[in-house]
Amino acid sequence: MNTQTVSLTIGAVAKRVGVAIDTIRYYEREGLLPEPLRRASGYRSYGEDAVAQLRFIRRAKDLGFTLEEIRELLALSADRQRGVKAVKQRAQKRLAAIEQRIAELQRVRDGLAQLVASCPGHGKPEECPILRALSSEEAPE
Amino acid sequence: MNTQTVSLTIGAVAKRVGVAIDTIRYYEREGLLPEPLRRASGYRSYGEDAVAQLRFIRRAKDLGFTLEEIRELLALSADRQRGVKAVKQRAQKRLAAIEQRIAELQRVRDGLAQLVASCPGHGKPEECPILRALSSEEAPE
DNA sequence: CTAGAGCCTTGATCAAGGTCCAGAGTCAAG
DNA sequence: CTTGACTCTGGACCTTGATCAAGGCTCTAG
Repeated sequence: MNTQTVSLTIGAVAKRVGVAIDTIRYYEREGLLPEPLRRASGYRSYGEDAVAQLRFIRRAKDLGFTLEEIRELLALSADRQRGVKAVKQRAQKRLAAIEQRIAELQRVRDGLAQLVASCPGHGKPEECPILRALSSEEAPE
Repeated sequence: MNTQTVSLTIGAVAKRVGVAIDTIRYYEREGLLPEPLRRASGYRSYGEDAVAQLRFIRRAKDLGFTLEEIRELLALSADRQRGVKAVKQRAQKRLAAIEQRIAELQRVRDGLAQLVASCPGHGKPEECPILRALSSEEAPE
């Protein structure tokens, strides 16, 4: 419903979604956006569906999907048979990856926090626990 | 104490620290490692201090410092006046950045987890909450 | 001495995700 | 009609952190 009732220039689309014009053309080249209709002048002409798809891409990117994964998601979302199942699986995979990344960062944070806490903030460089930990012989815990 | 008592080839250093030879030369070019002595043949000749500095770099990188930040840390660690104080400050900054990144990722995870939970895993694509959320008009919560 | 492993330099290439530029055509307001 | 903003294409360039290749020395064990 309501497809192509309006015709937006690339600049208008960019402004609506909050993305650079060059980025839209880049996504088109990369196959993330379909080739739009063209006016007689050669200007790209977009409808609301293109705006929605571009939003989809940005949202997914914000969720940490790579452009490659987004390409897949887009293909899946068009597959009426196995689409939903596969989409859910991708999302679960992504979720697991994010959780792993959080866990990693928490380890890093804990290590760094400990160093910061144990450093008095003055004195000789040789006695700074941060510098010592960084160059010590053994891997830090 | 104990400076330059041994002479290691670049390959030996690489093996000890667990880093590629090319990476060592790269760090040298980037000013993260000092230019080493050379044998008559032109071969780079490293002492234990270079090994320690290379370890420093790898540790710092594992803590999420960029090479640029590491360059700074190295400069600071050589500054006997304000070194320790500044090093601690950098570490605190890094810590704050990591914590912010963790918080961001947690928001993302929560959003994604909610979507995954609400998707039945089958049915029409138009009814899949994941796909709907990705292309909806408004920014998702 | 010779083979094979190691090292040298310079410069290209990679991945990801854009960003920018020149030069030319187009659109809309006044 | 003019002016300024917009868009077109093709291709170059950017960042980060490496990695690899080519062609040519050097080192060490046998």
